Amino acid sequence: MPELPEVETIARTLAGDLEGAVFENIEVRHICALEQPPEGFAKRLRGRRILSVGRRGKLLLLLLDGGYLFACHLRMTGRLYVPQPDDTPDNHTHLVFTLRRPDGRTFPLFYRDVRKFGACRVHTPEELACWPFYATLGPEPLAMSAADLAARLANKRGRIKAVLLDQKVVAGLGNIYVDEALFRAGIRPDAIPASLSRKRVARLHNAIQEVLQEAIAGCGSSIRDYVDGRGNAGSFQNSFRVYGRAGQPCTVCNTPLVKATIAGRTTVYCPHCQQK
DNA sequence: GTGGCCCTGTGA
DNA sequence: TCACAGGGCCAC
Repeated sequence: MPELPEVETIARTLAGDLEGAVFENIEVRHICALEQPPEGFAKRLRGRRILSVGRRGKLLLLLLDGGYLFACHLRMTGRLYVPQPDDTPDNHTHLVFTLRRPDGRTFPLFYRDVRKFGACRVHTPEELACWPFYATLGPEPLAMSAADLAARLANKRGRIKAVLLDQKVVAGLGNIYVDEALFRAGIRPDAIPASLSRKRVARLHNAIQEVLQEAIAGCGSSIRDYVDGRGNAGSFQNSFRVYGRAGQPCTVCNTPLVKATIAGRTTVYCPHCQQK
């Protein structure tokens, strides 16, 4: 579900509530939500203060005192949020945390995941570095230069869409924003990276940064499940130019947008505006 | 590389 | 009833 803009929005909206708060209680209602034994998970969290809330790629990260890191990958339907008073845990609420603010008041934090693909873990930095997914994450797209991107694409086989979805190449892009960035860059999703001119890679780099920044400004995209750290939906789904618009006219040239499958994912593009 | 799989819900 | 869904991993 959440790609970089959604995770960034979750981190920003959680920060105000979570930073400075202490994990007082951890209720594990379903162990599917954990990548490690529940006892160790709870033991490591209990009594620990949250220093900051951030992310790396699509991974949500809470920096804790004692050098521990709470890492949460929401995958497709995961949510980590501070519930409204009338929101009670249901069958999909797998973790219920109780946090204590510096002023002594307590509040709940829910981890909910309908499809159970997501998971949380608490690690030391050394342990985190041993986690292959984390250790091999590519650069942050918003902190990457056009030359960085060009260098990363230079010797890649396969189609550009599949390459951009690879978190080892760039961290944080998913199905929505790859399609949107390729449209803005005028590049067909089945183009071969090595065949792209320097100029077109620069245009792609610009398109990636532009679409991610706009999506963050819009607080992410809510198709069905995504909500931020306070349970609110995003708005960038209203600005999609290709994602979910197969068969509809291109916003630029009116040509009907085409649907294809690339890297096992539904892909939408304009056969006129986007070229190999 | 591609396809299947993990899992549940939704909409055609 | 079936196809499909913001992801990532593993076996062909």
